[in-house]
Amino acid sequence: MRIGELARRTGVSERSLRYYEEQGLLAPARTAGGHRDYPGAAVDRVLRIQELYAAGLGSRRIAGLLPCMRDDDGGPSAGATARLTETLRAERDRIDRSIRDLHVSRDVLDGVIDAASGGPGDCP
Amino acid sequence: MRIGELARRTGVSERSLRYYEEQGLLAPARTAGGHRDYPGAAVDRVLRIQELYAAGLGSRRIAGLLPCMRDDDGGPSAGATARLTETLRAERDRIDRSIRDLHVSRDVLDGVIDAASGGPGDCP
DNA sequence: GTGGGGCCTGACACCGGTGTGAGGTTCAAG
DNA sequence: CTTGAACCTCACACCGGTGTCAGGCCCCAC
Repeated sequence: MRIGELARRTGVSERSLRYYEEQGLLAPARTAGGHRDYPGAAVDRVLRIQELYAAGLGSRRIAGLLPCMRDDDGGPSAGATARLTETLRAERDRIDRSIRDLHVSRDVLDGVIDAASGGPGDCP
Repeated sequence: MRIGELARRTGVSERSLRYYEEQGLLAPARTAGGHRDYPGAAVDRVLRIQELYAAGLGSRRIAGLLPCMRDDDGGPSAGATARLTETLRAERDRIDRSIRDLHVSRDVLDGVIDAASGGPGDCP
């Protein structure tokens, strides 16, 4: 399928799809005229990429990870080495840390809210 | 005090202190020669700014918020209006949403890790 | 008055995914 | 063949707090 249809079916902009290719995440065939020609599996693959982006992984990490996953369900296309799983666990830890930091931030903000909401209302 | 001393006492770089001024978060006096001259309260104020940055607020929001807080303890310098507390609660909600998103991301990553860690180890 | 450390302004880089636009080519339907 | 939509590449901008450099001025102790 063409880039426009893929964009429509995934909700991802054409610009982003071209960027994914630039980053090595997609490798569509080309027509004689140079237009990108994606296989049907690209839809799942793009959704998977979005999932990983949403998890906070960067292009480089995703590029290293994708070859190890089936496009359709994200299952392992081959067993991962210890190094890969270690990387993933590190990402997981990073997310955990972010969550803890945000909890702290929320508490700070709660304190500010409590302090601010007492008075008579002079401050914009 | 001069910017160097303030930087040392807060652990914030001189660059950042100048940036805070640019954003309207600090307004130090100037010597005849143009050097910044901070009052002692600036130390607390800068720490407070850092606290709010850590909570994910941007300069603009902090600039709107600071006039409503005492420098030393962060208590209200005047009662906040409904609009301000509403803004703060919106920030709080934003953080909450981020936390929930990160939980989802972590679950996604856990799924990937589970799926990847089964096989014989072919994938880098 | 002079040396040297501290400070000044201004400017560019970074990160990384995305928006946007220019200017040109291809494709498919009429 | 023509037309118009879809597509191509290339390039710049954004966000926002911070690092860093260049070139020059201030301030204080000697």
